[in-house]
Amino acid sequence: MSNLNKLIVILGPTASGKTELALKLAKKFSAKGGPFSGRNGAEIISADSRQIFKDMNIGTAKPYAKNQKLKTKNQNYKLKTKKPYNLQPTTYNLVSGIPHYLIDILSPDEKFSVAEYKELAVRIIRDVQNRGKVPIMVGGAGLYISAITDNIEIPKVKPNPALRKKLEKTSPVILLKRLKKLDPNTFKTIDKKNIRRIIRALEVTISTGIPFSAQRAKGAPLFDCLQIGLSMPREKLYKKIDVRVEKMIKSGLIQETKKLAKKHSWKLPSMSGIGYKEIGMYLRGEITLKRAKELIKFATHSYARRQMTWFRRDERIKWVKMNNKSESNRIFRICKSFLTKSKV
RNA sequence: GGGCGGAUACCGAAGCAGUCAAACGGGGCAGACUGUAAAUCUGCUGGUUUUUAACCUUCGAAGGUGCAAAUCCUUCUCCGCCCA
Repeated sequence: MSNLNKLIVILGPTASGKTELALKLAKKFSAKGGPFSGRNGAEIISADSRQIFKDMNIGTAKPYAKNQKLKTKNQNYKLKTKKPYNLQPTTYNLVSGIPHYLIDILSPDEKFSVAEYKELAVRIIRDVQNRGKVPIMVGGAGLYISAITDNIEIPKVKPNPALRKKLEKTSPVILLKRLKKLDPNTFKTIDKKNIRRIIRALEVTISTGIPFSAQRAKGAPLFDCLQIGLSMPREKLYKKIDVRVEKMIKSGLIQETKKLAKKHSWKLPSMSGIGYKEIGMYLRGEITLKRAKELIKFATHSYARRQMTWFRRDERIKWVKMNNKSESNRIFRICKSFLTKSKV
């Protein structure tokens, strides 16, 4: 029992059906005469590093491809950060009317990070809770979810592009030597071949004077979380992924990518996402469309595997096998009993 | 019917007598992950065991040469191209 406010988290590998399930749950919570006295409805907070971006709809499998802003008046977040985030909830489903947050808040040429995600998500979750509604976090970005469920305290050192550029030009051997001297603890555990990580560790250590290893901490829990993981036999998941890729192409991924490419550089992190990257190669004439589709499928399989590796180590996750459509009822019951446990 | 070329592990592909259980790539499997995370990075991928090592079974099939063959010879099967 916890005296913290409750948060439901729906997670799982890509294409496991998170979006659809979350919407179903939210609708049930929002149904009139619902089982929750004092609560009235649920709202969805996305934990997806790519759906964050506007104009990337088909490739990121956003809830629905047709944007439709939900008209609400009570959302008025004023962030201390300088970036003009649009935190208005979005709904892609006219019928459901369930607000979705942290989708479409940035233009693809803007940078984003876990630290920012955490700040925004916590703020929104608290707001949803304060209004007496059930927050449902949905997504597959393990680090983003962990930032909330584990209250990861990310070193407050902003990316320093100039320093990074300089370090990128330095030989890895020298980088490692420097790290060994400045932060022997990180040196011991860090992946010696992952230059990107080494550079970040150095960036934090150099700019604060405090070793990176001394700055990675987990704070006290922020919420009482119920994490539900959607699982599926590997083969079946891969088939679903493959079918979805074909669907994306048919519903206009190529056109969407073309439009993005006109406005944005391929070097942007947002443009490195699965689907866009491969269609980019096709548009530049480097590979055939057939090959591009194949590459997207393989990359997505691999991504799903990485997600599973991440999630597997978290023993708090309650795994539900997504074998048939009645699962949503079962999950709803699990959520219900979690929510009706009163606070201590 | 005749002449070439090819058949290598899940797939593609190197190797063309010894240092070959066989490079490399893809796939697959496993793992890491604290401000780029759909990113970035690592390991394994014929079998068994006492797993930084040993043994067994593999390079279309069957025979052969040789101390030794995926590598050379013979026949056969299949595939591709060319001539009839």
